[in-house]
Amino acid sequence: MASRQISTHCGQCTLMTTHFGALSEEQLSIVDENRTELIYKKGENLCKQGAFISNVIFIQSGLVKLYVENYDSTAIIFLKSGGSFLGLSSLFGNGVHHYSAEALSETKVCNINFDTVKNILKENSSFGIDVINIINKDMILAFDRIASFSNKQLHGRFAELLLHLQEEIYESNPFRLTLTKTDLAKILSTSKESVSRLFSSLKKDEIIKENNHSIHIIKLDRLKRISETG
Amino acid sequence: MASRQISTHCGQCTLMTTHFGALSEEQLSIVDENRTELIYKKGENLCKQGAFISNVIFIQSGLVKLYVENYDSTAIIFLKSGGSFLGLSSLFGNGVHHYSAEALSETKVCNINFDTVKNILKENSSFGIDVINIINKDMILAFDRIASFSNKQLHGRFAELLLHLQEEIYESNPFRLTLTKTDLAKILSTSKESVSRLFSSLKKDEIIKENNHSIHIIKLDRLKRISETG
DNA sequence: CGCGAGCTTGACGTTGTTCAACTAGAGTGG
DNA sequence: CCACTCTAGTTGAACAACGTCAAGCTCGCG
Repeated sequence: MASRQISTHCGQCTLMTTHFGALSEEQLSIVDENRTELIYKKGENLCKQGAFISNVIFIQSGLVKLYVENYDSTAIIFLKSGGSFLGLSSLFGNGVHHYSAEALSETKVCNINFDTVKNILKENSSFGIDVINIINKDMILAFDRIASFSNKQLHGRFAELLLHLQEEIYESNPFRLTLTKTDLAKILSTSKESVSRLFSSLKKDEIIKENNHSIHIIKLDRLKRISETG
Repeated sequence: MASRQISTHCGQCTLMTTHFGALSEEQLSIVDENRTELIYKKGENLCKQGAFISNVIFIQSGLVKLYVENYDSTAIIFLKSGGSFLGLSSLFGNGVHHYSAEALSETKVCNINFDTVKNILKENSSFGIDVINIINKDMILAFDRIASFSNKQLHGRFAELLLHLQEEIYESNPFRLTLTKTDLAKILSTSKESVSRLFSSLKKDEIIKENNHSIHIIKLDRLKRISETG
């Protein structure tokens, strides 16, 4: 399992103060006393759908897939990288996680005690607004995903995913792909064979280049057009 | 456009007190003074994606489709009936609606002034928790939709939709379908022809009966199995 | 060296879309 | 009252998109 270690105080953590600007010095200290830092290795589970929640998970760095399971199939809902939270959307329901999360690369997180977060929410209404903001951003992402499934076919969704990886996840071009193509297949909910063919097709048209696991988007405008027109 | 009328006080409205239990008498009065009641006819727009938000919309009765538009295509995200809110998920972003909503049947709503809701949120942290709860329920629905698109094919999604209509929307069996089959097609993001064939297939197997616009689910267990196995 | 995981490619089958023709009912205007 | 039109729905046939199966490939690792 993940190994434990503690570093700086929450007050010094810019990720923390950016998202939770409403917290007072005192509340930041309370959070600081009720958290642990963990490092998950690739493949390890951060949380499990159906399990009781004991922590709000704040991802400091790394990459995580968030997925729901039913029966024998799974669907990847989001990828989450540094600066994201897990568990906020299960804050006040039946107290169980509504999704599972697994590290796709080495991932450093900060686990904040669930009751601590709840208590501060009851005291500090501005903090509630922060939380509403964070949840709403996820909601908009979810809406986009539904729209994407509805309106676009595979080529469009694949182009969209490549752009998302380049812009939001890896934030560089070329970027080194840490996900397997089977992972990409699950995000697009298609087969690994189709992903393979999609890559081949884009390489043939010289829209992207790929060597080793590094992907270079050459014709960004064409990829964007494919993404938009579906 | 919709005609205006005002009825009872918010404090007497059980729908209101159920969802916003955290509001004080005084705050209920403030809400009451800053709202209007409206009736939308079938086909009228309750809100429009990209427009500035001026109201949180509370649906008292009726049926609404909530959809996102991009380029020339639209995707229905949810159906919403009495007791639902529109606009909460756009509370603190860029101040514009992230979706459009259109009445599918005559719909009575209560428009609550946006700034009023925001102000109460800043004062009353328990109200923030109420709002988080409502948003999170939508989030879970959105996750289910994504999972459904990922894991199920058309027969499964259609069965799921019929069950949803029977259980959550119309709450009776048989039920009178107020949506057109073209509407159903857009929810499932398929063609009207496919919906027609899906109906024919279920009628042939005597899983449902249909006359006029009334639909009777006869073999509920078989429909559920189709829904689950996809 | 051999093994297995991840990947690629071709052949084929299934699912669902598109196009076209047709039917039924509702509204409209002469 | 009938003819006309418009929308919703149905059905068949051809077609495209995508999944599944099978075979072979590459690369890292013991």
